[in-house]
Amino acid sequence: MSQPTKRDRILDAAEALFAERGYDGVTLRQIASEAGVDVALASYHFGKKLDLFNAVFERRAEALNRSRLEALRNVQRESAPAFPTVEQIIEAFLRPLELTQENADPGWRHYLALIAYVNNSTYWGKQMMSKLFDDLVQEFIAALRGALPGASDENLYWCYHNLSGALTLTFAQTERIDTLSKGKCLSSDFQAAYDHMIPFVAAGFRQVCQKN
Amino acid sequence: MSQPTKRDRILDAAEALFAERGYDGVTLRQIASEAGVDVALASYHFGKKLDLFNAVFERRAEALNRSRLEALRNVQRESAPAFPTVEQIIEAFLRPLELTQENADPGWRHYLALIAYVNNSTYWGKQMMSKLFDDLVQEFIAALRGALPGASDENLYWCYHNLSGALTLTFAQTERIDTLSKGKCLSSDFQAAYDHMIPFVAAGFRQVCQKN
DNA sequence: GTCTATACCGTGATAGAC
DNA sequence: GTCTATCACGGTATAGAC
Repeated sequence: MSQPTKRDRILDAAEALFAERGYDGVTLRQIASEAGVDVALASYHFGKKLDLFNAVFERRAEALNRSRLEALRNVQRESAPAFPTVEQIIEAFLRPLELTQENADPGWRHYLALIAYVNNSTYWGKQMMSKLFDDLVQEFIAALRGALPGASDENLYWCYHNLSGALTLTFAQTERIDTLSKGKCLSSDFQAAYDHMIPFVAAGFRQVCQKN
Repeated sequence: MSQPTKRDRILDAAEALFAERGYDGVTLRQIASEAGVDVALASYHFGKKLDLFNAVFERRAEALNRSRLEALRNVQRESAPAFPTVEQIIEAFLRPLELTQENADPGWRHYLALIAYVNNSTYWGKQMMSKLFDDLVQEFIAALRGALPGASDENLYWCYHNLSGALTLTFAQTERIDTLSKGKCLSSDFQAAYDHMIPFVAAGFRQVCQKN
């Protein structure tokens, strides 16, 4: 278990800072300072500021997609030859994210907050999210199509949109729910968030997609 | 129907630009240029950049809260002495936002995108959203408590959290769903978004809050 | 009171020297 | 890999025109 390289420290610092303040709210000097390296080293390793931003965003995407796809394949295998239920599919979409909580590495938390920033950004949202996550999302939509026979694409995609919004607001950990609920709910409690989100979203999908 | 004042043009330009690029992604010079005024005029009217940001965010909040509260009072009056249903309450929360679509003023659209930016921001989210919208949200939660007897606060607030996330992602109009659905859904189509969101969210509330 | 022109000075990203 | 220089751009203050 060796020290992370300077290159990794730059990525970690950039991840945390971009997640909190957004792309434009952070300077390369802040990132370098946080990482304990010289300003120019970021340029040396990653080129332009935008390239560093993309590198941060892409770093954990593959691992995230892999664990989610694996979770989906698992429930599909378990339920075969029948299709998995809506709950099982949503569960497979969300539960792998809990690893980010138990894991000692706080970088995952920052990464999820960064996804929240990007997903809800008029400017970044479309291109960055689609490029990294649409293939995986289509896998889950396909699975949901199996669990909800006769559902129209339009209904499925709007339902996924609702799921995506609820999920990424959770990622952002704004602590607004802490205030609103007078401490009864904590935005740091992903476990509670998912426990409530899974039945909520599953019921929503059923209601909208099983109108027949 | 006279021309808007320069002061209003600054607010309009700031609203549009902040919504698209966030607080740090916009310069006062861009705002002034977009508004067709001198840079210093923004400082003259609003003081610091942060004060302008707050002025933009607060400008339409009261009108928005008022129309939503009015819609809530209407369904409460219509259903009295019984409580309005979950659907009616969610409807009252969402439908007033459609005005922003029919309305010729594109500023409302930008304003909603700005709410999306703020609500999902780790940095801005808590304070700015709570200050302007928590009182209204508590009114709606109280109404939902009537429609869902026995629901715990914890369940109600997490359900509202899911609603809030789905709604603000819609506000952001990122066009991601356009790509994902291959054009079958359009993020500019608020009407379709709400048509799918209302039954989705209402079913979610019932599922989570009526477990008994 | 409303508005413009301009100046100030810190800070930013980036390139090039070492 | 690191240090330094460059040069444009940022927010903001001020002076004065209308």
